[in-house]
Amino acid sequence: MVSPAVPLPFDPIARAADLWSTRIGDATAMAAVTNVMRVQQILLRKTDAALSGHGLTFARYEALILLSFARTKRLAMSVMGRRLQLHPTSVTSIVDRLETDGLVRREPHPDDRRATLVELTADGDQVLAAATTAVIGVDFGLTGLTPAQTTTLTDLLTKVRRDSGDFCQETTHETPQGRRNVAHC
Amino acid sequence: MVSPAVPLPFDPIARAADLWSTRIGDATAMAAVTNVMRVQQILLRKTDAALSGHGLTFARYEALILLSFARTKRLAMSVMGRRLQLHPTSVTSIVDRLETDGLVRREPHPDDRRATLVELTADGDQVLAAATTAVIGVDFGLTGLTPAQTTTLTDLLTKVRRDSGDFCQETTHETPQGRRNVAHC
DNA sequence: CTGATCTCAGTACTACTGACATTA
DNA sequence: CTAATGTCAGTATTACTGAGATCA
Repeated sequence: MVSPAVPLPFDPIARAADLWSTRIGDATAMAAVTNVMRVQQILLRKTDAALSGHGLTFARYEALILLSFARTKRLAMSVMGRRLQLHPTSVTSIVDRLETDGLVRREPHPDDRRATLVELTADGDQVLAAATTAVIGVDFGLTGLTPAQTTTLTDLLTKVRRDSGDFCQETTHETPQGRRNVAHC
Repeated sequence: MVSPAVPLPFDPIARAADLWSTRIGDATAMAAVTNVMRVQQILLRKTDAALSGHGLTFARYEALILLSFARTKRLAMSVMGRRLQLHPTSVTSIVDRLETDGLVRREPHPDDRRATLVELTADGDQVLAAATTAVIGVDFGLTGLTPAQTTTLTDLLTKVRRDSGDFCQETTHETPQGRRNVAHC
């Protein structure tokens, strides 16, 4: 068993932050980072539990979602890697597994013979729908926050990602041809 | 290389949330969970980069910190597992590695012959100090937030953990003997 | 030729299952 | 006897390095 029968009677992160601030210094960043690590572990555990019945992990589920959002239900491996922030070899591994399970299909890219397209299959579409129901059923594992607080959480984490270079700023400009989004990298 | 030469010109999570809300439904929880996953990946990458020069991972660093905070610089394996929310076999693995590197030492528990105490060595103490400098130097990888926003982030994530049963509520009661913290599980 | 795309082999790390010996 | 503590063997994932084939 992973979790003890009885949870700790105190917050271990808050206690560590207390000791940190008296012995080392400012514990603000340390406490936030440790919280992110721990909450990610909790959320991954819950989502994987909801998805395991469908033969999926959160990583593979994300890949399926990404494909289902594509207009033609297909994307190049390289695009998937960039969107999901995955290492090229991780994309290969995840697509391998999805293909073995018949949820996606590899096809040669018509224009670029270096590239490989990954296409969602009908089976993949069905499994994805069932998996989505399962994961929504447990609120993606996220409990304890109001919708407003959840949005605040998203905003704060988005700031961290933007400042970490995860993506560029996007600004809307007015041009004679209409609105245009310009990225500042 | 992991990260592309040029970051995406848009926020992939925000775009996925947009598509999700038009095709599936409320994307509030989905967006927050995906953000936690991605930020954790970013923070782990940055902290591990800062720690790798010292032969540590974030998990091993956390274990050393925990030991250094103990009054006698030693804790039972089981206590470490509960505090760090680690699987028993993960504790064994992490302590194995730390012991191989001479940063901790295993010792029999004086009172409970089933248990094993793990003690921080002088070497471990030195490595920990250097590693802490390194990890503080990069702000634990957390950038883009003001101290107040960082605190808000901690508060929100702490709510999630509390509601997920990660730890119990702690309430301070006044008793004839003074204040007493009581846990409600 | 340079650089992008994808795969393969191999390593490191962590989570988890199941089994097992020891001991409270 | 029941339950807790640690360890071991083995499996599954994902991240990453380095090399190499293919092709824009």
